[in-house]
Amino acid sequence: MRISTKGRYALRVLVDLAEHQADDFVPLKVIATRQQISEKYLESILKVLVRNKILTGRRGKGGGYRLTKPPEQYTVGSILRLTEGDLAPVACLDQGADNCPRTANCRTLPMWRKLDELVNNYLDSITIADLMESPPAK
Amino acid sequence: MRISTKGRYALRVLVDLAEHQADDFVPLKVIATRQQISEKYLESILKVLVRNKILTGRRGKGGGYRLTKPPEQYTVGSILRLTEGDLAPVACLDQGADNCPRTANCRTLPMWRKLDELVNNYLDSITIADLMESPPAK
DNA sequence: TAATTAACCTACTATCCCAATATGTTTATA
DNA sequence: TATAAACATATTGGGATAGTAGGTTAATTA
Repeated sequence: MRISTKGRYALRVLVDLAEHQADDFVPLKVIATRQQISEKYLESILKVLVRNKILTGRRGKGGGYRLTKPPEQYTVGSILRLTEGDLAPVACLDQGADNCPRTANCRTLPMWRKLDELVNNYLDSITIADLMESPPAK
Repeated sequence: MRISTKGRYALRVLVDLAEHQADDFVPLKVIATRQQISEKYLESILKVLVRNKILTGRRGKGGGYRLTKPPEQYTVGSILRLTEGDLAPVACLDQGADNCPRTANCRTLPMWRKLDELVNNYLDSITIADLMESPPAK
């Protein structure tokens, strides 16, 4: 991490869908307009979410997207790890990172690990339902 | 943030200099060799640290770099904010970010703010002296 | 069954940032 | 005065981000 538009948009879409669960399937066009996000770009993001069973897509007239689970069952962390690939604060901690020869006596690595843990724990403690309840800042 | 080599290298150099305080001025070449970092690239990083009075540079034969303060007076956070420019987890929180019109009722902004606070507080709680004492991971 | 709607799929592009390199200039010491 | 070393400026290659563009498949509904 740093969280890019991909992750930020994904979260906003999930909150949007959660707030419109009554509408059954919501078309991409509607979400994009409501959230002011480019349709085509959003499409590429939702594709990932569908592939990972976060959303279901229904084709054809009357189709659109829908959550597969209730909002409180999605953690922010799990969504971001999907769209961002990795939340590690340094390259050294990326999955499949070639562990450098200095790992054994690196003075800073323990700190990065703790930071990584801190961030992930925080983001895993928040659900989409929490974001819905989040009071608008004044 | 995500922390790039710039910030990671800067921290490693400061720890290195802290561990060799007795040597007075340490030439770039020596640090670069010891830390296995490209000389020229490291130079550009140290320039920032000198400009911000983190280090003093002395020119000419017998010159090099030296800490301006004892190691326990540098927080990791302050160093990273210098070299990385900003530690904000999302662009929305960057300094001088054009605050988007949805700020007022953005469902996710409060979360990003808390995350930002969490990260900065953690990194500000660690000093270069702490990193020196950090036991090598086995 | 034909028109329409909307998801799905593949490929391409402009821009920015990271990480580094290259070349030179100034300053101090021995 | 030769040498060592910081300081300065410009350029480059690569990869990721943030999108565009155009076409294909599937489900409604008139």
